[in-house]
Amino acid sequence: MKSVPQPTIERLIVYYRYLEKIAHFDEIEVISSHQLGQSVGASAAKVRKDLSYFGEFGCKGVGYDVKNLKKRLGEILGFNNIWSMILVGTGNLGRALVNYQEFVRMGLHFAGIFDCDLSKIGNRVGELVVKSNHEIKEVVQKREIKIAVMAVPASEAHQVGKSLVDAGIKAIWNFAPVPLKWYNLKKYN
Amino acid sequence: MKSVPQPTIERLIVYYRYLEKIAHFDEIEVISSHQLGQSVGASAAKVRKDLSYFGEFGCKGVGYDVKNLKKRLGEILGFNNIWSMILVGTGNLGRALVNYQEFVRMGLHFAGIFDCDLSKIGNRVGELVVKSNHEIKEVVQKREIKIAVMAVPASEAHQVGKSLVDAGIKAIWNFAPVPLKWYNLKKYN
DNA sequence: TAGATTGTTAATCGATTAACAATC
DNA sequence: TAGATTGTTAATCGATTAACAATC
Repeated sequence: MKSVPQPTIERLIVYYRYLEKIAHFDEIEVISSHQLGQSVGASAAKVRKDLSYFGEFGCKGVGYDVKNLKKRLGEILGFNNIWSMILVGTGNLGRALVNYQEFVRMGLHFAGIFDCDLSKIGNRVGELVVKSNHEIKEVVQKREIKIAVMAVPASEAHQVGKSLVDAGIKAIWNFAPVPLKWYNLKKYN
Repeated sequence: MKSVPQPTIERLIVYYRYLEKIAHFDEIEVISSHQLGQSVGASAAKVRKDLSYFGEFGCKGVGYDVKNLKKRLGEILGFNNIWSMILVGTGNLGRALVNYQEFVRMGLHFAGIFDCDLSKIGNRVGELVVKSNHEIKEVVQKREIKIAVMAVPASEAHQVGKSLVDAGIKAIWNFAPVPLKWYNLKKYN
């Protein structure tokens, strides 16, 4: 039982989204690793390798059945279930995330929201009331929550992240700003 | 002139933020690679290796001068200048980012905001008016903008990203939700 | 000086890519 | 069958880690 590389997991999500997007078009029933890779910016070999960690989903000489692959990836990623998450940080960004449609599409919803700022505790955001960060562990364990969304200042991200893992959180979605790719930055001399 | 690994760049930002946080405390004048790494979740070797791509900033047997290292990292990352960025995507998330204090702290501000949704074009967000995605290239080139923030639906991220690079953007900050780390996901069999 | 810590090299680890047998 | 494409292996590439000489 070898663990799956983190980049693979992230790409699986990207593949899933693309398949979701094209599954509506009935004329596209089958997609090759080359086409899928091309569409999301990965090589065909990478697509096949990524999928191979979880089983065999394709048909040699043919490709992958779009609807089936979408379903299987959804199962692997847990997007077919409804998952509860918590939100930590209820600033501008955090409050926007409570209403973020991307999460809804993935079957994710917020079961609790937290802040360390006393002036925010007790406020309402949508249907939820902001609780103190100190209550995170209790809520996570009682409700068996596995996923957390972080929207705290970057300087607090590491510390909050550690406490989330300590509370039993298995996946953290981080919205502290980190650049996707800083192109062309070369070694100075 | 070898290029610097992407993970190194991302950690440099994390180091910078930590140094910024502790630079206010006058009693902390010097920090070792071990202490800095410990504080942000990296090994001492990683810290030293990361810094070594850009020069020699420390003092053997002593460590790194906090204020100096912060200044040097700020120069490398360009945080000492004011940078103009554009925002693509003016949904809940995008609008929240316009007022996001994290950007201000890094010397970043928005010089233009864009959306592909006709019903949003012409709307005001703060002091800015939403323009069409079709105008991105023109604005980027005229104002020599290097940085873009993406807050579009995940399904559009790849496509928008490509057009940004095509327009001349050098760094993209992506706010489409991708998990930082999906812990403990093991190979299925 | 003795202890501490850097900067750098070489070894290790892990992810990506290329190539190809299997097979639809 | 011939062409296409998978799943997998082995080779390559790149990042991390360990170790240590240099030196404050």
